Amino acid sequence: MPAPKFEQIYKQIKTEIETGIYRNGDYLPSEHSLTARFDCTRNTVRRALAMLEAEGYVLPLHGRGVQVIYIPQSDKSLFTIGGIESFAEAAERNNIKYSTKLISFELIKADEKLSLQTGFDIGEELYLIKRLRIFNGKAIIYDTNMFLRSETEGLTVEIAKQSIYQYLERELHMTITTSRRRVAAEKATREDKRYLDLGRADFVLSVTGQVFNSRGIMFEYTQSRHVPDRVTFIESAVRQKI
Amino acid sequence: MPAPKFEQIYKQIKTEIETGIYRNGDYLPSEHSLTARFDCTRNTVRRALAMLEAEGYVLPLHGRGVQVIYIPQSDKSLFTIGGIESFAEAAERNNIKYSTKLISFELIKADEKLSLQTGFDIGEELYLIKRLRIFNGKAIIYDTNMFLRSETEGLTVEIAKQSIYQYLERELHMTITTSRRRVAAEKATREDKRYLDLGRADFVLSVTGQVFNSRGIMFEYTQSRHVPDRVTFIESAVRQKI
DNA sequence: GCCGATTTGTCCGTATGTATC
DNA sequence: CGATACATACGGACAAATCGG
Repeated sequence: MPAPKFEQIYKQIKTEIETGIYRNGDYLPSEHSLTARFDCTRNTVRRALAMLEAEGYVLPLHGRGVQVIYIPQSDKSLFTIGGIESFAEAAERNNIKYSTKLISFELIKADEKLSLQTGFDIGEELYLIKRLRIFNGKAIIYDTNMFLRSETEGLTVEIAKQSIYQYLERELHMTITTSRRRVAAEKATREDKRYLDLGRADFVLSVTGQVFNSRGIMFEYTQSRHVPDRVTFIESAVRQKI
Repeated sequence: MPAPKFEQIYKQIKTEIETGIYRNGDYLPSEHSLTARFDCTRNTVRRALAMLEAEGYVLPLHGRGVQVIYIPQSDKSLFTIGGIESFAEAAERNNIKYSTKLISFELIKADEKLSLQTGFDIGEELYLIKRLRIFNGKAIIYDTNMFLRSETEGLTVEIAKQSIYQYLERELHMTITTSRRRVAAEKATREDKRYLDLGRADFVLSVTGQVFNSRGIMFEYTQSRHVPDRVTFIESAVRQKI
């Protein structure tokens, strides 16, 4: 089963924008000619363009054409978060070497307070895993993950020391489909100060999220506490027409 | 010209989810029956559902149905940022009274450094406007806006004291279409400390963004520095199928 | 395990409207 | 005004996943 056509087109055009074949301010070829180029209908081309629009690569202008608004970012921060990525994937994309230190690995039950915070049902068994992410000898991310036991059976300390997502995807054949993220700046806790290399900062950038699998079950609640100035969080938004 | 059909459907279903007619874990009626209900084709229904998916309200499950994954957030923070909103709109949505204090209003020219930071061309004339947002007597947001003069002619101190977006949309008939945002936690500067009611915190949540109008011109660069713990930034993401 | 009904996923082709040039 | 380009919407075909009998 090959990748869907609209996705191939999306990736192709995205690559052409990123490599500078189409530059900021340029217009893409018209939908009509893209239709000819990719041998498909306008609907399919438009779907690919909609994805590029959602990611802030292009801006369709009624009656004129589809303008490229991609400005390559000279990003100084270590991490760029956007979309769904595991830590390992982000590190790879950012071309960074890292190591992971397992702080703790427990099996707990969700009480009422935790249920309210995370969205897990009361009484559910959860793996509570805390890990430290280390770059160049500096601890810059403190991850707390809670996995629904019933969906992630077989999780071990050994796996937690490596990549949990790799285990879920390759061994359990789980597909991660969607997540919701919240970003907030928070005062550093005692735990943060103990584990993270905060330097003179006494605050962290906290990213929490719920992750769903392809069966529609929320199987993970995650909180990442980042040393500030090392992370940027990027989104692009399209204004609702009123 | 009425609102497009797919948008009406999107809003209707969204409201029904938010008011609890469909609850977390429920399945929406099938696309087929929604087609009947809204008297349109499946394509149109699917477009509305795609919007709800992108916002993290629902999760379509192949062969099963469209599951609601909306968990009402008991949000303690004052502001919830997501999508494109002016400050005034966000305040209204969050049902909050506020006032604005104009700090400065200048006309400047973009130099090389500023050009690199903002994306404006070197030599462009910009309105540089700094404003303070105040709630219940506390200054919690420090806004710095740069508007391209050629696109926002007629901007005055008086307008800056009110809502600039209202002026742009109602008077200049400008349409804001898309924006890209970056979120980062940063150490408070002397300016932050001077103007913001930071309490014991010595850091801010910085949100920067570029805003485009419907002619494809980036006419605004904006930076908002928020008192932490008052803001949450929410996004939902859908994982790329690999 | 198979089969058929249901449901979502992809894609096609077409028609009409609207903005720009 | 006509040509071009994007926007919305219709209707239909087939594929793929799920579920119940």
